Amino acid sequence: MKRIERLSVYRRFLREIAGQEPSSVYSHELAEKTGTTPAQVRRDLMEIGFAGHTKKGYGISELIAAIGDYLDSPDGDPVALVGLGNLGRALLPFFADHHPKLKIVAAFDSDPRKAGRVICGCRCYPAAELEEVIRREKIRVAILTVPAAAARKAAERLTAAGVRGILNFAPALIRLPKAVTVETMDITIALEKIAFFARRSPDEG
Amino acid sequence: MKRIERLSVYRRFLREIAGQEPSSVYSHELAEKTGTTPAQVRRDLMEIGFAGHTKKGYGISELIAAIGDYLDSPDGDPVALVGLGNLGRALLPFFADHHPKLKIVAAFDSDPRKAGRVICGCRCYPAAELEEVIRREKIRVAILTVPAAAARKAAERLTAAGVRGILNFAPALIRLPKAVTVETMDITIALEKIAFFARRSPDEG
DNA sequence: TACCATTTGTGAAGCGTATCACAGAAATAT
DNA sequence: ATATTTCTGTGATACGCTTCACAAATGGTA
Repeated sequence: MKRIERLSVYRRFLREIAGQEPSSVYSHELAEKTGTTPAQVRRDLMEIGFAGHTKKGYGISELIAAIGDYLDSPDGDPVALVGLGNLGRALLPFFADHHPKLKIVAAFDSDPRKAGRVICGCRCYPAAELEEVIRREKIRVAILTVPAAAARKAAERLTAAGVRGILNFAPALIRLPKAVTVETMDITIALEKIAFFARRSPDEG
Repeated sequence: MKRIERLSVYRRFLREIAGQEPSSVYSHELAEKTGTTPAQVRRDLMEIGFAGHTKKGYGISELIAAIGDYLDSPDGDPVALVGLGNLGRALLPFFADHHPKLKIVAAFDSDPRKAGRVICGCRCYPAAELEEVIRREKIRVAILTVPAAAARKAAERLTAAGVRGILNFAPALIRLPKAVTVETMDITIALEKIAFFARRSPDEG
């Protein structure tokens, strides 16, 4: 659902302005800064049951808390990273500290030489220990950065071990029970789409 | 438009099976292998003006060609990569050879020590030469992998130099004239969304 | 006090996309 | 030759999300 993404975006902006004066924002300000419309903002906040004040807008710190209550697991979610190629290693620093609720607690790679190392504070395990570690750490969210040919099998192993959400960077279709959320970020397809629209765009003067 | 993405996915699968027998596919096969429905496939192919044959399906090589005619620039699109941090360097190998039509021909970084190097066959330039190189190479598509704080300015410079499509990896809102296509791949927001749905998913037995 | 300006909350309408469902066409079986 | 099956092409329908538009609320102003 798109609403979830917008709520994340709202929160990111709200955190930037938290602590400043004034202590509240109008729907039109939030919309302007996050690339949507005032009506959309009001509808989204209505949907999560957060009420504003006529003529004063929405309390910033309260709204940050409300979005957190809605989106986040109270204790945060441990995340696994599967595949320590170029892309996988590039993603580790993103979550090394930044995010308060999502933390990569385990990385896996089929190359046993990578096992035992600690990268960006994250312990690396051999692929064989995937199920054991996922279960032990109660990991339910994973990032998949393995080659396309290995993606399906890795996704199935993750699911069997208890993972319920996968962010997949491999250009491969992953079919899993619908109880598992799979979001594929396919860079090639995104670029092809962008090139398509860019080609149709009028030239500058 | 979602149709463009699906066409890319269709083509990827068709290329895998090209050359094998039989030389045509049914809409239900294509749907099955690409995660959509037969009616959707037929509608998409109808929309690009590609006709199949009753009881025989769609000719594979002809369909690959038709999707190419629809999606691709005839001579391919040169692509720029802006920002040679961890993520930027990880993306270079993706397009180093793989893709027949999209080729990263120039990379930029604000760190002048990276200039002059050639990574994965791609020449690196200092950020100061961005406009000049974009114009010279007639680049209209760019990948943005700079820090969030630098994303807006970089996007504006790219647009002013003639770029019409940007794949943005920075967690920042980029507001540009609507003639410019911007697709943001925000890893943090994708993960928050996945974690949200994972949390609501039923536990396994 | 009465009025005006502004902002929220939300039912209703609008829009774009996906799905349904069936006519038409072609291969196969009888 | 005729019936049957199975596939495409597409008008019509359904669905989900977004936007509209306005009542209700509230602070400011005369």
